[in-house]
Amino acid sequence: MTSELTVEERLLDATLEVAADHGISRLSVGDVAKRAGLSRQTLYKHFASRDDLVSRTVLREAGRIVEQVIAAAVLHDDPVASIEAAILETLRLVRGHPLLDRLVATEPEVLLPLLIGGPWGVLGAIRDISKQIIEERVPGATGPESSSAADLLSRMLISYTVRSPDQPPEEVAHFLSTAIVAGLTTAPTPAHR
Amino acid sequence: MTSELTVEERLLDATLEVAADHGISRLSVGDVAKRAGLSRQTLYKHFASRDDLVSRTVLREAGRIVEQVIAAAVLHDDPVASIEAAILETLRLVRGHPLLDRLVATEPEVLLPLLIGGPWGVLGAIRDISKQIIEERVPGATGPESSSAADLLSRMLISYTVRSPDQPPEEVAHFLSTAIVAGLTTAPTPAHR
DNA sequence: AGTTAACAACTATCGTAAGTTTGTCAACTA
DNA sequence: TAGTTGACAAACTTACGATAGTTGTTAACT
Repeated sequence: MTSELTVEERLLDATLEVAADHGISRLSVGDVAKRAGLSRQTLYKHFASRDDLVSRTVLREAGRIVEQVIAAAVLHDDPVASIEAAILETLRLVRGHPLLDRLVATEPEVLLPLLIGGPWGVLGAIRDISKQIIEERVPGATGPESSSAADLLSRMLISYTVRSPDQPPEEVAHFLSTAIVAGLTTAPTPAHR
Repeated sequence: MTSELTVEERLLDATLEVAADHGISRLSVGDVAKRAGLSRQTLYKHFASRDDLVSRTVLREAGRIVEQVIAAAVLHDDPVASIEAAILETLRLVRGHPLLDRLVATEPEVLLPLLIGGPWGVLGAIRDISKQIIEERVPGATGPESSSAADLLSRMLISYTVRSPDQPPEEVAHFLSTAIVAGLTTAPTPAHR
């Protein structure tokens, strides 16, 4: 009877553990395979390269967080309450995250590209999902405005990830969600120029 | 007749030039003194250490930007227009900034601590000034709420500095200023728990 | 679908020597 | 007083060759 996890999941789990222990720049493919109880060559059947392994691990981790954030958001009907819950959940999940903490503290030069790097980076992914949540939850939020709102929300979440808020999370989450919703319902898109 | 600049100003100017050319980690105190046309020992009469020299250069540069941003903000009476102008001016000044561009591209591990490092970092400084601007310009903005708004504004400005917006600056500035002002006038501070 | 073995190319680490840079002296000059 | 040069130990960086480890690939095997 095989384990209940797929091989890829086991490898991604192992990558996460090794990265949290030794950092990303010191992570070796051999270490990851060993920790997963698989051979190096099996790993290369599933991942194109070391970089592929690392970025898919980071994206899966971001995806896991996003799933839980969405789960927290859909508990509420009121737009402000919903977005507020999403922000609070993000702050909760990110505080004390082993990989994230290590990267912020010791490998910012690795973290920054992963976060802000083009459309494949975490910022791009979170922005897309933020836009979805916003358009679902806030009545009347349309294209360009919900894009601006999603950009605002995703940048703030990344910012809190890199430097946690000084004020209590509840205050932060409440103000930000209020501002986003109020911005959406107020902003008379100016046909600027 | 001596130059019109003080010795400290000349040294800070020289530091900025050397940093833009060679980066901060490769910056030597000797190079800076040479470029300023002064001796290394004179430099040590004015700055306690290499770190002191660098962080005071960065803070002066941030201060210069802030000055121009405030000048742009005070041209408007309307709160939204005022904050919008401040954001636009920041985006304009930051685009193509020689030192900033170099740090984002090649020395993020040096830049991050300078930006987010405690109260003496750029984020802390910008937040204080944002709070001032907001309390001056937005009628009825009080303590905790204007703190939240200032935190939001300063984090977004830093975020745009590290990764410039994908949408047109006008759109970004308008939405953000609207959201901040709307958040301030809407948010019924909830006596949370 | 997984395994081990072997391989060239590349990258990292180590030790050590040589060279810079830092931060602090003291003595000197306009 | 505000600047200069020269000297100095401690710390840090660079260069370099030897060594070891890692990557990505291919091949034969269960």
